[in-house]
Amino acid sequence: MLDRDLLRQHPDFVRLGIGRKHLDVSLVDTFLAVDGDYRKVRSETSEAQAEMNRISKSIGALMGQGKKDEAEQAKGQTKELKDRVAALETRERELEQQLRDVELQFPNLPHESTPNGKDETENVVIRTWGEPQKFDFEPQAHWDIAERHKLFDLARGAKIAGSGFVLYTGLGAKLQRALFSFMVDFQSTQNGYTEVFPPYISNRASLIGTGNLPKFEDDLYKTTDDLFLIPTAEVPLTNIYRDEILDGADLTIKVAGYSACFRREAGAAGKDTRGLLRVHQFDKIELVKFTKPEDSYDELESLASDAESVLQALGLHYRVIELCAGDLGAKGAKCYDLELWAPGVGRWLEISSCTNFEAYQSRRANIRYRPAQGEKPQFVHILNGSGVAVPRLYAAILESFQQADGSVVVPEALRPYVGVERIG
RNA sequence: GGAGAGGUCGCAUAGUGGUCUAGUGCGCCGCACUCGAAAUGCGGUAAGGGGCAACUCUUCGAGGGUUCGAAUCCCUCCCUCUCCGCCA
Repeated sequence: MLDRDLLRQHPDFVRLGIGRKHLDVSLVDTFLAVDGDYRKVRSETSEAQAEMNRISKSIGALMGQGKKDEAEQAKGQTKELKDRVAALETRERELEQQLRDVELQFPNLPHESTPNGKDETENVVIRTWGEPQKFDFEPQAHWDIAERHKLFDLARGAKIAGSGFVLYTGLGAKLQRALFSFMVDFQSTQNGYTEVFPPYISNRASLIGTGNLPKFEDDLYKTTDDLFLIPTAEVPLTNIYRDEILDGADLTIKVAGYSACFRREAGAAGKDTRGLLRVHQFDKIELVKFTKPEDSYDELESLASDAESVLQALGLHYRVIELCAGDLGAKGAKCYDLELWAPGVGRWLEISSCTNFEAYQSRRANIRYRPAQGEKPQFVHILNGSGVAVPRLYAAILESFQQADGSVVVPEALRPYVGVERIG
């Protein structure tokens, strides 16, 4: 959602921004048309209501004075006005709903520092950390390593739930649990986030707040109660403060939470189907920040380095990509992707997106702060990033630390959690 | 799942059809008194929308209804609490 005043006063600026994302700019004209109608009807309604209130009040006064006849007479004269008010209110409600529908469809505008570009081929590599591992043998893909050591079982996962659901077993299950425990500990103790453990289910209001609804319902698992399994802890974490006014003195607020994530991956059939690269249920640590507008871009930089610090602690080779406007997606203003090198599959794997949404989500979720006592509430800026997603990290660890003898050395930071130095 | 009680402006409460433009207390802010503080007194203290403005509208958990008029009456839903049942 964008600022209404911005749309009214600077529609060309908005068109320019949406154009940079290569999205449909005609929304702006739709908005302006509906908004014009809405405001016209709104003031007509308001006037009619005021008139109605005056008459009602005077009837009340007459009744109080015992002038029953005059009161009855006044009642008789209200019918036409009452119908008019009802008609106007109905029309206003329709337009309000239309306006809301249009507003919810708006993408966010890219920040001025976000580079131009059409798609992922025009993203920019910002920095690279570490070196690709050297092997004096042919490194195996994680699914082969996992099979040898019975770390997870895709066939049985599919039998239990369906394809894309993973059954982790033995030391493989333990490694899975170790990874998210380690990362939650790391983010809360090293990087100063408040640990939270959220519900895995969210309602419509929460999903609208983050921007998953109304557009992306097909990507979500839905329960019979009109509740949804969360696609990411971003949803519950962001909605912690929905419809609240925060104290400016408390910002920046940083929360980190682990959750299972559920994605139907509608339309992704056939892509990355092997191993752990794309699954319907996975684990992820999510980092969310609520900031003052003036702080959000500094906080984006530190958010990215918070996500990176986990990878550094594990000794993995990764790079940071800045997304161009065309690849940014609808919600973001600026975004860094973290990609992990997986030597077995020979590819960079996206394991985190660190995004500044500015006030896009806070407008949808109505999350504000009061800069100082007596001042008007303003929308906070909201940022989030994975810190990080488990399955691709799991895959990269198996592939990066595999040995000639087929074993896998457990990174030192993980050993207290896994309990062994080596798998196999 | 069953029965009951509730949801009011930060908190606590009052309000069962008409100056409720929602009262009072606490908290908070300002002023006065004070060397200063406490106490006390006076004033202020929700959000959103429309309008250049004066002003006005909406919101008493949410939505609908009855009425000239709804915090108040009716219906549906959500949430909280108590008891019972079931249950990791």
